[in-house]
Amino acid sequence: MSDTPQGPRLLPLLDALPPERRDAARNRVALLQAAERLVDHCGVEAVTMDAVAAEAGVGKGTVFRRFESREGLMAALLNHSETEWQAAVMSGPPPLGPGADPWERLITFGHSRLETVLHHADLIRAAGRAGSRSYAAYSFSVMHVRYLLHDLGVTGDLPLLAVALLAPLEAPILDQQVRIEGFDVERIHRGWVDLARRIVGR
Amino acid sequence: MSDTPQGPRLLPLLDALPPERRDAARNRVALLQAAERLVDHCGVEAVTMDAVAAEAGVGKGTVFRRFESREGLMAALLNHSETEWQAAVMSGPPPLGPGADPWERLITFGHSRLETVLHHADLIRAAGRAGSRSYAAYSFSVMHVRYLLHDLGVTGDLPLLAVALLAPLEAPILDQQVRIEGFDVERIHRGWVDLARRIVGR
DNA sequence: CAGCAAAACGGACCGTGGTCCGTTTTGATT
DNA sequence: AATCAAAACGGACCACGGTCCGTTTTGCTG
Repeated sequence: MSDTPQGPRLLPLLDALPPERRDAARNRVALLQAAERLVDHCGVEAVTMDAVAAEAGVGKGTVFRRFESREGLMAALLNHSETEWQAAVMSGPPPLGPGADPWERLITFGHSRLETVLHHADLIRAAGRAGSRSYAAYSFSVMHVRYLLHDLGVTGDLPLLAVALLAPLEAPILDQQVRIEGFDVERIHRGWVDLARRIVGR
Repeated sequence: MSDTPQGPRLLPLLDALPPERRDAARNRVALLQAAERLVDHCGVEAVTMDAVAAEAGVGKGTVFRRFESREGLMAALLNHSETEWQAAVMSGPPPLGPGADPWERLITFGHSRLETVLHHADLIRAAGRAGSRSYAAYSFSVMHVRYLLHDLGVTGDLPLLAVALLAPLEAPILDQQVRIEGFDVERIHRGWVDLARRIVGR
């Protein structure tokens, strides 16, 4: 909710680009708050661009200028929770955060990601390409898993192996398995651990 | 292009539900042909419901009655090529079709799937949920891989392992890797073979 | 062939995402 | 304080997906 226009920047590193005008900043937070209010009041479906504009008391054009598109707005919304999660992974308590051994961290990571994705499934879907992919969550996760695999002494094309581990946790696949085929979440998690075991080579 | 209203039915098995009226059938093929013409003439983007209706010389309502939605129409379009591919896998020449040993079939399958998905990337994307998932391609692929894994003597939760093998070949992931991160297709394939090796345990 | 009910047709109509451009706000400069 | 250019604003406007309902076609039945 306090993102800068350029998205989450964990190390601010004094931006070179011109700052935001005050009205622009004011409207950004008004819009995000309005959108959030709409989301957990009427569901993601109800978050219509006109509705958000009205709820925030601004013109429709403003919404698009700030967030590019509906997907962009959804991505911004997603970013809020994603950033918290990211912080938990990078600097929270073990075994998700640093401190535990890499294998335990990996398993915990998988479980946590699974839950998070399922929890935000509809928001992720609404965010489309602007969401998990091309942005925060995705590249961060790849980086993190890649790092854990390295720590575990895995050899091979690490970026690709990381993606292989992450792909079955993507929203569309999970959606299909849980909502349509009715798989138990617990079973999916066990399956993922098995996959990790095979990839890591234990 | 010659799909029945219920989609591809490889064994016709004398449908119990009432047949299609002649005008309906005529319009279905007219619409599919019109859509196909538009696709490879102006690209998927240009396939607007109004445009298809106009091109086929029917009313817009008819398009929706036949295909439910734009995604449904795209899925129907996809189905054409998917069905051919499916046939090649099930009864074409080895090593993709039956005859080769399971490992070789699996590798060939991966390669073929990779190419196919990339080739139809935009159509798949336009088909959304109605496309690969919940339909022909997806469940067929899972089934096939599951079967090959079984043949290879792999033990464990086979449906889940099959999904793990298929997930990295899904369109959004491939799109990201190839179009955005600029990975070489050859590299992705090598990575997939490595993944298969680890899962199968060679 | 006439009559009829069911099914299909077609296009007017609506909501929503997205664009455009004339008007207003902001903040730097004198 | 007065001025001004850059940036932001807002809402009219457009295109496209999707629905609805009065009209037409189909193919049965007598």
